[in-house]
Amino acid sequence: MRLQVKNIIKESGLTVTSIRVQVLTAFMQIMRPMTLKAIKKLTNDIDRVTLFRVLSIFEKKKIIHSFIIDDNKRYALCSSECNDQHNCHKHIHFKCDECHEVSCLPVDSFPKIVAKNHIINNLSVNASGKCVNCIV
Amino acid sequence: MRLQVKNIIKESGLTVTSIRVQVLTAFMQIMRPMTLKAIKKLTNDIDRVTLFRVLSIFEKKKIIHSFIIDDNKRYALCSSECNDQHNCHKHIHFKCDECHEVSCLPVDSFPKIVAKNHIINNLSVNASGKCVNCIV
DNA sequence: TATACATTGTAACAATGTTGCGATTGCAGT
DNA sequence: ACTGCAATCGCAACATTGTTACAATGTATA
Repeated sequence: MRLQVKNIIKESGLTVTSIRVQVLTAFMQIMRPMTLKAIKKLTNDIDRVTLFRVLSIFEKKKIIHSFIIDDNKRYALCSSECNDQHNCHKHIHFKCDECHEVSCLPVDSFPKIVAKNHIINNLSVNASGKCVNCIV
Repeated sequence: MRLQVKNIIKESGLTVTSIRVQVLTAFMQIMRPMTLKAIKKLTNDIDRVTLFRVLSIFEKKKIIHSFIIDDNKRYALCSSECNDQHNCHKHIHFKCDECHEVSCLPVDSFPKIVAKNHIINNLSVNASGKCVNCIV
Protein backbone atom coordinates (compact mmCIF):
# COMPACT_ATOMS: atom_id res chain seq x y z
CA MET A 1 0.00 0.00 0.00
CA ARG A 2 2.83 2.34 0.84
CA LEU A 3 3.92 2.15 -2.81
CA GLN A 4 0.39 2.84 -4.05
CA VAL A 5 0.11 5.80 -1.72
CA LYS A 6 3.41 7.22 -2.89
CA ASN A 7 2.33 6.83 -6.50
CA ILE A 8 -0.91 8.68 -5.95
CA ILE A 9 0.96 11.57 -4.40
CA LYS A 10 3.60 11.58 -7.12
CA GLU A 11 1.05 11.36 -9.91
CA SER A 12 -0.73 14.39 -8.51
CA GLY A 13 2.44 16.36 -9.05
CA LEU A 14 3.27 16.62 -5.36
CA THR A 15 6.54 15.80 -3.71
CA VAL A 16 6.36 12.68 -1.60
CA THR A 17 6.94 13.45 2.05
CA SER A 18 6.64 11.35 5.15
CA ILE A 19 3.73 13.44 6.41
CA ARG A 20 1.75 13.22 3.18
CA VAL A 21 2.28 9.47 3.06
CA GLN A 22 1.05 9.13 6.64
CA VAL A 23 -2.06 11.19 5.95
CA LEU A 24 -3.01 9.46 2.73
CA THR A 25 -2.34 6.06 4.30
CA ALA A 26 -4.76 6.94 7.08
CA PHE A 27 -7.43 7.73 4.49
CA MET A 28 -6.79 4.44 2.66
CA GLN A 29 -7.06 2.47 5.87
CA ILE A 30 -10.20 4.11 7.17
CA MET A 31 -12.09 4.66 3.91
CA ARG A 32 -14.54 6.93 5.64
CA PRO A 33 -14.86 10.68 6.07
CA MET A 34 -12.79 11.96 8.95
CA THR A 35 -12.52 15.15 10.93
CA LEU A 36 -9.17 16.86 11.28
CA LYS A 37 -9.04 15.63 14.85
CA ALA A 38 -9.50 12.03 13.80
CA ILE A 39 -6.76 12.33 11.21
CA LYS A 40 -4.49 13.89 13.79
CA LYS A 41 -5.04 10.91 16.08
CA LEU A 42 -4.43 8.35 13.34
CA THR A 43 -1.21 9.95 12.22
CA ASN A 44 1.42 10.49 14.88
CA ASP A 45 -0.15 13.66 16.19
CA ILE A 46 0.96 15.70 13.22
CA ASP A 47 0.85 19.44 13.78
CA ARG A 48 -2.54 21.08 13.12
CA VAL A 49 -1.15 23.64 10.76
CA THR A 50 0.64 21.04 8.71
CA LEU A 51 -2.49 18.94 8.54
CA PHE A 52 -4.52 21.88 7.31
CA ARG A 53 -1.93 22.44 4.62
CA VAL A 54 -1.68 18.82 3.56
CA LEU A 55 -5.44 18.43 3.46
CA SER A 56 -5.80 21.65 1.54
CA ILE A 57 -3.31 20.61 -1.13
CA PHE A 58 -4.79 17.10 -1.33
CA GLU A 59 -8.14 18.74 -1.89
CA LYS A 60 -6.77 21.03 -4.56
CA LYS A 61 -5.34 18.00 -6.34
CA LYS A 62 -8.66 16.16 -5.97
CA ILE A 63 -7.15 13.35 -3.95
CA ILE A 64 -9.70 14.10 -1.26
CA HIS A 65 -12.79 16.23 -0.95
CA SER A 66 -14.29 17.92 2.06
CA PHE A 67 -17.74 18.79 3.24
CA ILE A 68 -19.50 20.09 6.30
CA ILE A 69 -22.20 18.00 7.85
CA ASP A 70 -23.79 18.87 11.17
CA ASP A 71 -21.41 21.80 11.63
CA ASN A 72 -18.36 19.55 11.41
CA LYS A 73 -15.94 19.60 8.54
CA ARG A 74 -14.83 16.23 7.24
CA TYR A 75 -12.41 15.00 4.66
CA ALA A 76 -12.77 11.89 2.52
CA LEU A 77 -11.02 10.19 -0.37
CA CYS A 78 -12.30 11.08 -3.79
CA SER A 79 -13.56 8.28 -5.95
CA SER A 80 -11.27 7.20 -8.76
CA GLU A 81 -13.22 9.13 -11.40
CA CYS A 82 -12.09 12.39 -9.88
CA ASN A 83 -8.98 14.04 -11.19
CA ASP A 84 -7.49 17.47 -10.85
CA GLN A 85 -9.72 18.78 -13.63
CA HIS A 86 -13.12 17.49 -12.57
CA ASN A 87 -15.04 16.54 -9.48
CA CYS A 88 -17.44 13.71 -10.02
CA HIS A 89 -19.07 13.30 -6.68
CA LYS A 90 -22.12 11.33 -7.53
CA HIS A 91 -22.74 10.45 -3.94
CA ILE A 92 -24.36 12.05 -0.97
CA HIS A 93 -23.03 12.61 2.51
CA PHE A 94 -24.83 10.71 5.17
CA LYS A 95 -24.87 10.95 8.95
CA CYS A 96 -26.53 8.29 11.03
CA ASP A 97 -28.76 9.71 13.75
CA GLU A 98 -28.02 6.73 16.00
CA CYS A 99 -24.31 6.04 15.78
CA HIS A 100 -23.37 9.44 14.33
CA GLU A 101 -21.09 7.82 11.76
CA VAL A 102 -20.61 9.84 8.60
CA SER A 103 -20.16 8.22 5.21
CA CYS A 104 -20.10 8.91 1.51
CA LEU A 105 -23.12 7.10 0.16
CA PRO A 106 -23.54 6.07 -3.47
CA VAL A 107 -27.13 6.60 -4.53
CA ASP A 108 -29.28 4.94 -7.15
CA SER A 109 -29.77 8.20 -8.98
CA PHE A 110 -28.28 11.54 -8.15
CA PRO A 111 -30.99 14.22 -8.14
CA LYS A 112 -31.37 16.95 -10.71
CA ILE A 113 -32.88 20.16 -9.45
CA VAL A 114 -34.89 22.64 -11.47
CA ALA A 115 -35.61 26.08 -10.06
CA LYS A 116 -37.15 29.08 -11.73
CA ASN A 117 -34.78 31.77 -12.98
CA HIS A 118 -31.70 29.99 -11.73
CA ILE A 119 -28.97 27.99 -13.41
CA ILE A 120 -27.77 25.26 -11.12
CA ASN A 121 -24.26 24.04 -11.79
CA ASN A 122 -23.42 22.19 -8.66
CA LEU A 123 -25.35 20.21 -6.10
CA SER A 124 -24.31 18.93 -2.73
CA VAL A 125 -26.64 16.70 -0.79
CA ASN A 126 -26.45 15.88 2.89
CA ALA A 127 -28.71 13.32 4.45
CA SER A 128 -29.39 11.88 7.86
CA GLY A 129 -31.22 8.80 8.98
CA LYS A 130 -30.23 5.28 9.92
CA CYS A 131 -27.26 3.33 8.61
CA VAL A 132 -27.03 -0.40 7.99
CA ASN A 133 -25.81 -1.17 11.48
CA CYS A 134 -28.50 0.83 13.21
CA ILE A 135 -31.56 -0.43 11.32
CA VAL A 136 -33.27 -2.79 13.72
CA MET B 1 -44.84 44.86 11.57
CA ARG B 2 -43.64 45.38 15.09
CA LEU B 3 -46.88 43.89 16.33
CA GLN B 4 -46.59 40.91 14.02
CA VAL B 5 -43.03 40.34 15.19
CA LYS B 6 -44.04 40.46 18.82
CA ASN B 7 -46.84 37.99 18.18
CA ILE B 8 -44.55 35.50 16.50
CA ILE B 9 -42.22 35.61 19.47
CA LYS B 10 -45.04 35.33 21.97
CA GLU B 11 -46.72 32.48 20.11
CA SER B 12 -43.49 30.54 20.19
CA GLY B 13 -43.64 30.66 23.94
CA LEU B 14 -40.78 33.10 24.31
CA THR B 15 -40.75 36.29 26.32
CA VAL B 16 -40.74 39.37 24.16
CA THR B 17 -37.57 41.35 24.62
CA SER B 18 -36.19 44.33 22.79
CA ILE B 19 -33.30 42.30 21.43
CA ARG B 20 -35.50 39.51 20.09
CA VAL B 21 -37.79 42.01 18.43
CA GLN B 22 -34.83 43.72 16.78
CA VAL B 23 -33.43 40.44 15.47
CA LEU B 24 -36.70 39.10 14.13
CA THR B 25 -37.49 42.47 12.57
CA ALA B 26 -34.18 42.33 10.73
CA PHE B 27 -35.11 38.92 9.33
CA MET B 28 -38.52 40.18 8.23
CA GLN B 29 -36.99 43.17 6.50
CA ILE B 30 -34.24 41.32 4.69
CA MET B 31 -36.04 38.06 3.86
CA ARG B 32 -32.79 36.43 2.90
CA PRO B 33 -30.31 34.21 4.71
CA MET B 34 -27.83 36.22 6.75
CA THR B 35 -24.58 35.56 8.52
CA LEU B 36 -24.23 36.46 12.17
CA LYS B 37 -22.11 39.42 11.15
CA ALA B 38 -24.82 40.77 8.88
CA ILE B 39 -27.42 40.44 11.61
CA LYS B 40 -25.12 42.22 14.05
CA LYS B 41 -24.79 45.12 11.63
CA LEU B 42 -28.53 45.38 11.02
CA THR B 43 -29.36 45.39 14.69
CA ASN B 44 -27.67 47.99 16.84
CA ASP B 45 -24.47 46.02 17.18
CA ILE B 46 -25.96 43.55 19.61
CA ASP B 47 -23.44 41.53 21.58
CA ARG B 48 -22.17 38.42 19.77
CA VAL B 49 -23.01 36.11 22.64
CA THR B 50 -26.52 37.44 22.90
CA LEU B 51 -27.00 37.00 19.17
CA PHE B 52 -25.81 33.42 19.31
CA ARG B 53 -28.28 32.79 22.09
CA VAL B 54 -31.20 34.52 20.39
CA LEU B 55 -30.52 32.75 17.10
CA SER B 56 -30.19 29.45 18.85
CA ILE B 57 -33.51 29.78 20.65
CA PHE B 58 -35.23 31.07 17.49
CA GLU B 59 -33.91 27.99 15.74
CA LYS B 60 -35.12 25.69 18.48
CA LYS B 61 -38.58 27.24 18.17
CA LYS B 62 -38.42 26.88 14.39
CA ILE B 63 -38.77 30.58 13.78
CA ILE B 64 -35.57 30.42 11.79
CA HIS B 65 -33.34 27.69 10.42
CA SER B 66 -29.63 27.67 9.77
CA PHE B 67 -27.32 26.05 7.30
CA ILE B 68 -23.73 26.16 6.21
CA ILE B 69 -22.96 26.96 2.62
CA ASP B 70 -19.44 27.57 1.41
CA ASP B 71 -18.08 27.27 4.95
CA ASN B 72 -20.28 30.13 6.17
CA LYS B 73 -23.14 29.67 8.54
CA ARG B 74 -26.33 31.53 7.70
CA TYR B 75 -29.68 31.99 9.32
CA ALA B 76 -33.00 32.43 7.55
CA LEU B 77 -36.67 32.65 8.38
CA CYS B 78 -38.56 29.41 8.27
CA SER B 79 -41.49 29.21 5.91
CA SER B 80 -44.90 29.38 7.50
CA GLU B 81 -45.45 25.61 7.31
CA CYS B 82 -42.73 25.13 9.91
CA ASN B 83 -43.70 24.95 13.54
CA ASP B 84 -41.94 23.82 16.65
CA GLN B 85 -42.83 20.20 15.92
CA HIS B 86 -41.84 19.85 12.31
CA ASN B 87 -39.41 21.27 9.83
CA CYS B 88 -40.76 21.45 6.32
CA HIS B 89 -37.89 22.86 4.36
CA LYS B 90 -38.92 22.02 0.87
CA HIS B 91 -36.39 24.35 -0.58
CA ILE B 92 -32.72 24.25 -1.35
CA HIS B 93 -29.97 26.64 -0.39
CA PHE B 94 -28.42 28.43 -3.28
CA LYS B 95 -25.28 30.50 -3.67
CA CYS B 96 -24.64 32.47 -6.83
CA ASP B 97 -21.12 32.02 -8.15
CA GLU B 98 -21.15 35.56 -9.55
CA CYS B 99 -22.67 37.83 -6.94
CA HIS B 100 -22.22 35.39 -4.03
CA GLU B 101 -25.73 36.05 -2.78
CA VAL B 102 -27.27 33.21 -0.81
CA SER B 103 -30.96 32.43 -0.91
CA CYS B 104 -33.55 29.85 0.00
CA LEU B 105 -34.83 28.60 -3.31
CA PRO B 106 -38.19 26.88 -3.79
CA VAL B 107 -37.83 24.04 -6.27
CA ASP B 108 -40.26 22.39 -8.63
CA SER B 109 -39.83 19.07 -6.94
CA PHE B 110 -37.77 18.30 -3.92
CA PRO B 111 -35.63 15.21 -4.55
CA LYS B 112 -36.17 11.84 -2.94
CA ILE B 113 -33.05 9.82 -2.42
CA VAL B 114 -32.82 6.04 -2.32
CA ALA B 115 -29.70 4.35 -1.05
CA LYS B 116 -29.04 0.71 -0.30
CA ASN B 117 -29.25 -0.35 3.32
CA HIS B 118 -29.99 3.12 4.59
CA ILE B 119 -33.10 4.85 5.80
CA ILE B 120 -33.02 8.50 4.86
CA ASN B 121 -35.11 10.76 7.04
CA ASN B 122 -33.79 14.14 6.21
CA LEU B 123 -32.24 15.79 3.19
CA SER B 124 -30.43 19.07 2.87
CA VAL B 125 -29.50 20.31 -0.55
CA ASN B 126 -27.03 23.06 -1.34
CA ALA B 127 -26.57 24.35 -4.82
CA SER B 128 -24.48 26.88 -6.65
CA GLY B 129 -24.79 28.45 -10.05
CA LYS B 130 -26.21 31.68 -11.39
CA CYS B 131 -29.07 33.67 -9.94
CA VAL B 132 -31.67 35.71 -11.82
CA ASN B 133 -29.64 38.87 -11.73
CA CYS B 134 -26.46 37.25 -12.98
CA ILE B 135 -27.85 35.28 -15.92
CA VAL B 136 -26.77 37.24 -18.99
C1' DT C 1 26.56 14.40 -1.51
C1' DA C 2 25.82 19.22 -2.26
C1' DT C 3 22.51 22.44 -3.64
C1' DA C 4 18.14 24.54 -4.42
C1' DC C 5 13.69 24.43 -3.31
C1' DA C 6 9.60 22.69 -0.95
C1' DT C 7 7.73 21.33 3.29
C1' DT C 8 7.25 21.37 8.27
C1' DG C 9 6.75 23.13 13.17
C1' DT C 10 6.27 26.94 16.10
C1' DA C 11 4.37 31.15 17.45
C1' DA C 12 1.12 34.51 16.82
C1' DC C 13 -3.17 35.94 15.31
C1' DA C 14 -8.22 36.04 13.65
C1' DA C 15 -12.84 34.26 13.56
C1' DT C 16 -16.37 31.60 15.51
C1' DG C 17 -18.68 29.53 19.13
C1' DT C 18 -19.45 28.44 24.40
C1' DT C 19 -19.82 29.13 29.51
C1' DG C 20 -20.30 31.54 34.06
C1' DC C 21 -21.82 35.28 36.40
C1' DG C 22 -23.33 39.78 37.87
C1' DA C 23 -26.41 43.45 36.01
C1' DT C 24 -30.56 44.52 33.71
C1' DT C 25 -35.07 43.78 31.84
C1' DG C 26 -39.82 41.80 31.26
C1' DC C 27 -43.98 40.63 33.29
C1' DA C 28 -47.43 38.77 36.75
C1' DG C 29 -49.75 40.04 40.68
C1' DT C 30 -50.94 43.49 43.65
C1' DA D 1 -48.00 52.12 38.45
C1' DC D 2 -45.08 49.45 41.77
C1' DT D 3 -42.79 45.37 43.33
C1' DG D 4 -40.40 40.97 43.18
C1' DC D 5 -38.82 37.14 40.73
C1' DA D 6 -37.41 34.80 36.83
C1' DA D 7 -35.58 35.33 32.38
C1' DT D 8 -32.46 37.64 29.55
C1' DC D 9 -28.36 40.38 28.50
C1' DG D 10 -23.46 41.95 28.36
C1' DC D 11 -18.96 41.07 29.62
C1' DA D 12 -14.87 38.41 30.46
C1' DA D 13 -12.75 34.35 29.76
C1' DC D 14 -12.06 30.33 27.33
C1' DA D 15 -12.23 26.57 23.47
C1' DT D 16 -11.99 25.39 18.73
C1' DT D 17 -10.97 26.09 14.03
C1' DG D 18 -8.49 28.12 10.57
C1' DT D 19 -4.59 31.41 8.70
C1' DT D 20 0.05 33.64 8.15
C1' DA D 21 5.11 34.50 8.77
C1' DC D 22 9.38 32.67 9.44
C1' DA D 23 13.12 29.71 10.80
C1' DA D 24 14.40 24.83 10.65
C1' DT D 25 14.19 20.66 8.30
C1' DG D 26 13.51 17.40 4.52
C1' DT D 27 13.32 16.05 -0.54
C1' DA D 28 14.78 15.62 -5.32
C1' DT D 29 18.27 15.86 -8.54
C1' DA D 30 22.51 17.19 -10.78
